[in-house]
Amino acid sequence: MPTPRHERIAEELRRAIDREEYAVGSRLPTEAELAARHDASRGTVRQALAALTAEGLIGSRQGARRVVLAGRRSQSFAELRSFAQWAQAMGRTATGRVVEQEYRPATAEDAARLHLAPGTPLLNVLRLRGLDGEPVLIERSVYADWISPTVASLDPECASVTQRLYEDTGLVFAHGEHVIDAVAAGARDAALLTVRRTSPLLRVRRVTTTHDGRPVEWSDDRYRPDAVSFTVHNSIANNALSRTTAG
Amino acid sequence: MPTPRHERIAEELRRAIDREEYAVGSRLPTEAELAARHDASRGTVRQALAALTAEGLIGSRQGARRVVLAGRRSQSFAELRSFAQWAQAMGRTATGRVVEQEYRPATAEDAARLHLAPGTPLLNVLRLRGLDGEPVLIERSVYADWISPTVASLDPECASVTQRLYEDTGLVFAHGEHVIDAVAAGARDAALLTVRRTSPLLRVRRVTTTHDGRPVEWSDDRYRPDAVSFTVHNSIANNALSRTTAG
DNA sequence: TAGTGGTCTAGACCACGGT
DNA sequence: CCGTGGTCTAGACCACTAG
Repeated sequence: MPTPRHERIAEELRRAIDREEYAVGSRLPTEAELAARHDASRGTVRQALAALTAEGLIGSRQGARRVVLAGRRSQSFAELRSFAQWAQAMGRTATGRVVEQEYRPATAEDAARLHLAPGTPLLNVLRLRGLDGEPVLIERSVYADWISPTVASLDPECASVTQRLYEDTGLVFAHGEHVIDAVAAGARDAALLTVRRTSPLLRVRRVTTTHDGRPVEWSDDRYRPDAVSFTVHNSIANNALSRTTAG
Repeated sequence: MPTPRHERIAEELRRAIDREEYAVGSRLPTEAELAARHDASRGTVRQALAALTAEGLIGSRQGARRVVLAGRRSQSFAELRSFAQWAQAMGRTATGRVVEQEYRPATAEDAARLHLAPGTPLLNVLRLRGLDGEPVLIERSVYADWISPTVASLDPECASVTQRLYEDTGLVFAHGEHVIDAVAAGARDAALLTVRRTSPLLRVRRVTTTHDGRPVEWSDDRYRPDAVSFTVHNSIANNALSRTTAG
């Protein structure tokens, strides 16, 4: 069987919302009606609706019809994880190159984030990435020791490391944790991103793990805030975002 | 009936994960075992596990046992929406005051975000908020016309506007959309937050709506990035975060 | 191959919202 | 009050993982 029933129902609803067949602020059909229309049980329909709720597209309350909250489609995880795929989905062209690549002993921070012993030699990669030729992102990535050799052997011009690693080794980047804040551009950041020194940059420090939670890599990504921002939807019943105090 | 069964099961699991009864990287009991242990059906257990998955605490794949991904509890939506409640949950004291408050005609941006006609008089409020006396956040909020008078009548020292509005009018802040980027501190930002001018600030522009998607307020919030950051968990099957190009 | 999660059904009752 | 979503059950079959 190709796609599960609930996924096809969800996709059908997303498209209907996209083409404003259900406008923002309007009410969706009832679960019973959707079930009848798709010849599925109510449970299956609810699974589809739960997905749209998690994406922030619709909202619900007991007793009242579901309501359309937003019209824009959100991105797939694959697009979020891979700069190249994301750019393509936005209709832009991803450019980029490896600026620097070398093995360094794991710092205390590396060790903590990747669950490794300090001093373990790890591959550090500095990449500059751009959209349509305009530099927008500096990525400073550190790879776990068990994957470092594979990454080191990749073509420096490789557009999507994520995809290459999956094709070559079956490795899946399954989960991510992103910590978002802001920093001033240092001298090197400024030169690479063609902004003034001390310009504000949007920083995302992220750790990517396999299905079982084993860390694969972590990265300090700095975006030009005039080119890229992040969006989070949430609801009373659904919050993926949290706010943290420093230290 | 006080709390639903699935919610109690989820809360029990969260606590067990918190006290490391199930350590990060370890496997959870099977659905069948959890069902037997809580005398519930498998469907109910799956509902509880879906909540933890959405929170980024656990991960799952067909065929394999569920795995613990993170140990920290995430925040409740109430804590995310209200600065005061959030501070309290973190064990800090929220301070704050209204710096400026006046009616202004809706700008084009106000009109677009709140779905109102340009020129409508709207309450604009500038608040400075702090943790333990240290200023960390500047909030520039604009309230929809139908709620502006109520907000204007509140005590300027009111700790939680969200909570007051609920108590006084039954208004629920049910959904939010947050767009996150970075900006340089202007002269006024710098003075209020006691940082240097051009310091990087973490900016969150958010729109809050009622259950049916009607916008209540929107706000430009600027955080000192050394004091506050944002965290997002996501997975292949679950992404609340999206990346957007400016313009 | 056995264990486990993913999908799906066909019902039931309850709690809440709007008319 | 009726319509609707929220909760819950008991079972079935399939797809995938792991030993």
